[in-house]
Amino acid sequence: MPELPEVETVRRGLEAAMVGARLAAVKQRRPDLRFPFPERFAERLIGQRVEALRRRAKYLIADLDGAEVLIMHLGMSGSFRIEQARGPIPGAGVKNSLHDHVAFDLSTGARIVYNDPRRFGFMQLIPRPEFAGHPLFHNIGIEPLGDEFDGATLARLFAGKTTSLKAALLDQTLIAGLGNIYVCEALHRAGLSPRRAAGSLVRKDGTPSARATRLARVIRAVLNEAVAAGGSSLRDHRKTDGALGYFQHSFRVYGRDLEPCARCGGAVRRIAQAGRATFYCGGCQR
DNA sequence: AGTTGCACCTGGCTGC
DNA sequence: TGCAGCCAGGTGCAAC
Repeated sequence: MPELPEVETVRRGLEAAMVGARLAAVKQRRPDLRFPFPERFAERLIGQRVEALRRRAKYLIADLDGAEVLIMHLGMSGSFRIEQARGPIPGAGVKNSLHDHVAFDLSTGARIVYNDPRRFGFMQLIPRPEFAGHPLFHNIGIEPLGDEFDGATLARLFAGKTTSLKAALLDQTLIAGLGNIYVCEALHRAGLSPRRAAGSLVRKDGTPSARATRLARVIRAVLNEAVAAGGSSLRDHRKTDGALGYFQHSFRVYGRDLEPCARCGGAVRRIAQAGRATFYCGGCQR
């Protein structure tokens, strides 16, 4: 489900509820999600105060006042909802909560519930000093909404690459946080074919072409617009208050195969790249 | 080294 | 109505 805008939307919702609060009760209702939970997961969390909630790539990172950080990844179908705690956290097998896997009761009386039908998400506890060098993070690429992301950076990252633009933009070790939707949308806005070689955006002397500069600009724009819209809700993504994001209404190519391109009137096509669907307009994306 | 394919899961949709 | 088949926003690893 969640690419950068969806994770950022969730982060903002959780931040408002969690930062400054203590974890009064934690329930973990199964031994694993994508990976096993850390040893003594609940025990290590109870009593901790949440000092900050950050996002890096598609990861949520809760800074705790102890020595650890809580890492949370939503996988494909994870979501958080915030409700008022009424009574103890239900155990497993309770009706209507089959995929509620973790719940945190806060000192404020709020309850944060993690739901994830496909269980591709995971949670991890990492000592705070080691967190940046942890295998999950040490190889993660640049933040596309960060100050240093521009055409020159894109050129540096893509120089010499013969792989497709689509694959290069999805590569989390280069740029962190883009997924299938926003790559398709950004390439359409930039008028660039997803099949073009990534290195073709770089001049011989290593400086960015006008295309690289434009692509960096539209990536930033599409992500900012999506964050402002609360992300894209196709099926699973919800804001923490249960509301839907609405950026899906702004898609220009994603999921629109056989429809006319709004820019040039050409037909939007769907192809497969590296086993994943790519949507683009063959008329105006070159 | 760089790519591709597959695996991990469940649920929703399509078509027979 | 049922069921098989296919597809899905992510990522890590094995295999070419």
